[in-house]
Amino acid sequence: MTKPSRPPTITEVALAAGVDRSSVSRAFSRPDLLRAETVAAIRAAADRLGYAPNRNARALSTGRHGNIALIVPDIADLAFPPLIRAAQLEAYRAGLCMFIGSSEEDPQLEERLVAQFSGQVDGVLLASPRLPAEAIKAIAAQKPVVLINRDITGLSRVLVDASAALDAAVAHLAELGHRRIAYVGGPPDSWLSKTRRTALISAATLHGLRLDTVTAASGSLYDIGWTAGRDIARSPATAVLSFNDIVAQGVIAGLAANGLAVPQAISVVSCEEMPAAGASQLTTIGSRVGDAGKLAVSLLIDALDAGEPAEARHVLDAPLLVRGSTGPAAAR
Amino acid sequence: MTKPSRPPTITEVALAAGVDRSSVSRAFSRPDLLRAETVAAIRAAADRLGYAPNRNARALSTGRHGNIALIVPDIADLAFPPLIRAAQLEAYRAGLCMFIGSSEEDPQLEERLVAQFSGQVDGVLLASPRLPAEAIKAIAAQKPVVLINRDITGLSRVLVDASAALDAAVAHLAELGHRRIAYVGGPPDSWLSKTRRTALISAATLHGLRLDTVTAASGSLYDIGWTAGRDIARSPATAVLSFNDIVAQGVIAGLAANGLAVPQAISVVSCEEMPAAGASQLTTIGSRVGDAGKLAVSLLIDALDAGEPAEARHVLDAPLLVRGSTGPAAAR
DNA sequence: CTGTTAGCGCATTCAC
DNA sequence: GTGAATGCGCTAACAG
Repeated sequence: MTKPSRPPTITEVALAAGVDRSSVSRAFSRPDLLRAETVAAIRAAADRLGYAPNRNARALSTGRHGNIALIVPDIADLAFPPLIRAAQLEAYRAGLCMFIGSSEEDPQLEERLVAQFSGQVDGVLLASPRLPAEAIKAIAAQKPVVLINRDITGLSRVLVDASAALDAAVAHLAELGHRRIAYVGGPPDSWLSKTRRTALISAATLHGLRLDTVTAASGSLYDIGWTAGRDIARSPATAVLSFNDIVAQGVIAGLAANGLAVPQAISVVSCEEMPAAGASQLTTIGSRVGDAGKLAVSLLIDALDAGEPAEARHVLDAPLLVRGSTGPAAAR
Repeated sequence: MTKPSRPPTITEVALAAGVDRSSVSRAFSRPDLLRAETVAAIRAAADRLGYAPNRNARALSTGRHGNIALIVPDIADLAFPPLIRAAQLEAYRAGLCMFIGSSEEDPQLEERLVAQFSGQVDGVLLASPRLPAEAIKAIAAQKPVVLINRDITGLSRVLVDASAALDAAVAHLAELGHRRIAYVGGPPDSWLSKTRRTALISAATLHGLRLDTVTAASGSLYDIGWTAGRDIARSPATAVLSFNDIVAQGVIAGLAANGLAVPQAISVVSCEEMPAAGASQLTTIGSRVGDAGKLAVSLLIDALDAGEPAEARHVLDAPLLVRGSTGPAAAR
């Protein structure tokens, strides 16, 4: 068993290759400044010794760390893992390492995480941040920040807009003959849920449908859905729009328990949060979280290259994905 | 708008407090070496200037980074976010920052991620690593490693053992009068799925039940479940054990589509992967991923403090959680 | 093109 | 107890 020997430094490589330390440095950071043969020789020596540049020392000298941070409100929320995954891949492509922080929906923790990371990252990605705008601007004044699903003027942000898709969903239901639909929201105080409801109301008005909002019981998302499903089964609604996939599963179960099959007796439209898991039978509104994550990272990288954080408001339109959970309105 | 002014350094604090730079350093790293008043004065000056020690410079000097890395095979897999969350919280408590890597199930990427991180972390957490044992041992020779759900002799590892719970599940079904049960596995080549099947076979034998393995169709986990559910509905089985929650949802839907309600007509036991999402009605085998993540971090921290990676094999027994999806065997 | 010099911010010997 | 000096590993002018 070899001892945990400290990794080789630039000095040892220089010695082995018979050049100066600075040449070794250049061979890795600016090889274009060296003769190709020199670079090759140095690289060979480095490989032989198992040398890799010490990112820390490099950061100390350049001020650039090659790291970024991504902070989400709750990593266990279904929406974020796909976002993180996509962001990760994009960061990896650029050779960046990514810190992840989960703020537990707590603004204070969020701020602490930023502080904890900030000494070792070049930029920060904030997904659905809970921090007040002022605090976020203060952070952005220190180093490049890209916001995801938070709209603050003056900052770089990427937003997923579901309003068009919600409108399309309502139109789709209207075409199928539905006249009365129900909306099952998520957690009572969810900004996202309220936003969707507002968009739905105008869409429903536009298409001449009646919209009932089913106020959520407490409990898990699944339970909220189940209870709502039961109530809806006893109502005149012939279609349901639900906050997310978990809620939708609950709704469907609640409907089934009361004798209503989807889509024969009643239609269900969900808001997708599990792209990979494959609640693949549901007509749903795509969330594009992956696209959002990827775009956010590339914007951050651009900002790092440019030196200046570029204000920009990128809007991603969510798509309506018509699948198997919607059908013609049934008589009730 | 203030310019993105570079954060204050130890030197400026020293100047402001009228002491030497080394005293400022000590005030933050070894305050016990200073007079209390001196520390207070320095701290005050530091606060006033908004000073915080530069973790990078500190790392360069001490060799300790205050960072750890956690690598998972696929962050979008339902099992990992709760694990990450728990690990995160534990790391945060110790003031550690956490890098996250998602290897996309690719051993090569996994190795690259480790290499990419290794210069700036004190230790590494590998969850269900896909790397060969030799490669992992090589990593562990460089710096402390803790394995999650991978059993390699000589290393520190935490394993969740579901065999007792699977046995309890079979016993539970036997008590309810079930005599013939079906197992719906996950992806065909899943090690986890095979392991569970093996454990189930012996449990079924022990309790005198007959076990049918439903070979999975291709497609998403949900679809696998749905197809299996349909097939099971036409079989004599009165209970189903499914690979995970997504599969279980599919199974239930597939059963329902063929006229079988859960738990009245048929019972379903799942293997939990969504602790938070609340497939809360399902009788399930808890995964304890959160506990595993938390424990793994604390083991890693111990190893860092001790200086030496401690070999240890920690086994967490998964619990059987009896909820609403199992009931007395119905006549078929 | 390549060697020389200095310094990034901090911890840590030594003296005092 | 506190100040002075040295080095962590690397990059970045500046020469040559």
